[in-house]
Amino acid sequence: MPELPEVETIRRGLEQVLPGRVFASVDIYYSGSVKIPTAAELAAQLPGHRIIKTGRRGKYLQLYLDDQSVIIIHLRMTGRLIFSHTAWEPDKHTHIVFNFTDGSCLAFHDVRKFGTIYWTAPERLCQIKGLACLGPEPLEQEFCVQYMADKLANRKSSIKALLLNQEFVAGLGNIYADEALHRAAVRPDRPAASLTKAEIKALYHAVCEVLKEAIKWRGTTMSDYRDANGGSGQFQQHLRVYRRAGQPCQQCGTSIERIVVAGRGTHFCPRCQK
DNA sequence: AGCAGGACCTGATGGC
DNA sequence: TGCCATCAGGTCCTGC
Repeated sequence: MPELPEVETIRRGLEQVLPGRVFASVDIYYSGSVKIPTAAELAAQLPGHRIIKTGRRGKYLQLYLDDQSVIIIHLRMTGRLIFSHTAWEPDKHTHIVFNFTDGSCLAFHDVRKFGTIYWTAPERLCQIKGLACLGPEPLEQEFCVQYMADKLANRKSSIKALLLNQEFVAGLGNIYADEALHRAAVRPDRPAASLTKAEIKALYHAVCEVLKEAIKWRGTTMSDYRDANGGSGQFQQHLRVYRRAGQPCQQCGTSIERIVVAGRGTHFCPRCQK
């Protein structure tokens, strides 16, 4: 599932190939992927526009165009963006293909059809609720130990639920929430307000470290995720708890457990994580 | 207000 | 073998 490291890896791949390219046409195979404007309006009005640069905010990918407008793409669970120097042969899960004037294209492919595409002027980005309400980027200054301490105070929800809340911090999903909690030695079902100052500090560093390492390894491929060139990530080889239920904790040998927290499959070491 | 749970989707998996 | 039920997960929406 594309979380921050996966989306950042895709963005870096697209940054190598998209800036300067001009849209020639848009093929729509599933119009439901386009939320703003309509798919038909996108196809009618996008041709002629040039891509200036790429960006990312949380799990949202951004393509900035020459008229200041921006295309926002959220891949949700199974979405893929694949760049091709030649025409794309669509399959049953290809929903949108952006064709460029030089014959290259960008294909949006999504087995579960949850992924979403928006195209709007910057002053209207507030229409996209998830983006408008997004919390700080975890690898930027605004996200720090003091910010976490302030947000955790008096919170009755579990610490895992808070890590998954995009208004608290942008870009964490189920994999990296579990991995960060293991590295910080904190049980995922602990009430957020119960964490000590030392645990908050450990969790802050764990979140930053796990994201940086995952970006270094080009993300985690469990099944669907691919980068902009169709390549897999490698961080799945470095996961310590996610989907490792029944296997020994690499730190203490205790069997990793799986429980449900905040409605999500949650993996942790019952001995290391207090 | 703040949180839990369902809906949205489809493919993979497991039980009988 | 085949069929059905269940599960996976990010975000929006509803309801408590």
